[in-house]
Amino acid sequence: MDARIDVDDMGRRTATDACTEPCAIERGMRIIGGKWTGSILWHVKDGPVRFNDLARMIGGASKKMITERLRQLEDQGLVRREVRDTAPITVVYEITDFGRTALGFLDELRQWSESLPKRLSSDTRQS
Amino acid sequence: MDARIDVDDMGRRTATDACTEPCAIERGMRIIGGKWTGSILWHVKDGPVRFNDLARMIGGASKKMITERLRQLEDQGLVRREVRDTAPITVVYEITDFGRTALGFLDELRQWSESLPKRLSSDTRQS
DNA sequence: CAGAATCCAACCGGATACTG
DNA sequence: CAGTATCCGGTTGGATTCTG
Repeated sequence: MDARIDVDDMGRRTATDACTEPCAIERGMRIIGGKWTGSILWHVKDGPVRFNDLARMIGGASKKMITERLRQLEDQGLVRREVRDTAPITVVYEITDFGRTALGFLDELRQWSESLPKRLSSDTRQS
Repeated sequence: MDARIDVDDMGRRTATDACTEPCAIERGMRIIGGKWTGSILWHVKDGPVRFNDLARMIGGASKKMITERLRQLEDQGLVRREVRDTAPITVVYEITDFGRTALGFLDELRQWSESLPKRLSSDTRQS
């Protein structure tokens, strides 16, 4: 638990102590919630994918972003990078076993997202 | 499906078509993946919470952020705002039924996040 | 092919002060 | 209490160009 939570006599929940650190949800989001991060992990889950193909799959993200996020995912051990000595060289990315532990969450998110009216996704205005 | 994916004779997956729109995972993240958004939704899931209590629970987020994110969640129908005519007035926030549909993957995220070595969460450098 | 480097405008978000 | 308003430095991330 992050904070001590009480319920007052009106049935409201009150905090008598604050989270000193971001809670688990927030910490998780910082890892997997970055722009494009989830998508990238998702698209390397079924086998090795080459850099440019990945970039095309993600479509909308610049190569700069793809690279940045991939490095992060690599540093965190969620994705593995492999250079193949062809000509010209090819580089493939693949999810690690550790990365797979995040797929449950991502798949639930995907399902949830697909069940949504498209309106919510792109544009939030309603007035 | 967002793109047509093929598998070449080397076993690599290639994209012959690009996502024109962000894929479902990305769209979902845009809704629930914003800074503090997940945390906020999570903390209003068990009943009405007053604004300042919420701010204390989230600890680390400024009131400005809390307000902004709450408005977004409201606009999207994930959270309901209720003004109570006390003196001084109190305002409580509570998750909606629609908001509850997001709790499944948020809980998975939480579990995943809690299973992580703390090192990953805060700091990613390793050299 | 798979990036790295550079530039830079736009946005984000914390701090602070103020309000009904 | 529950915000709003303003300031403003830092980060983000797209566009573009270059490289081995």
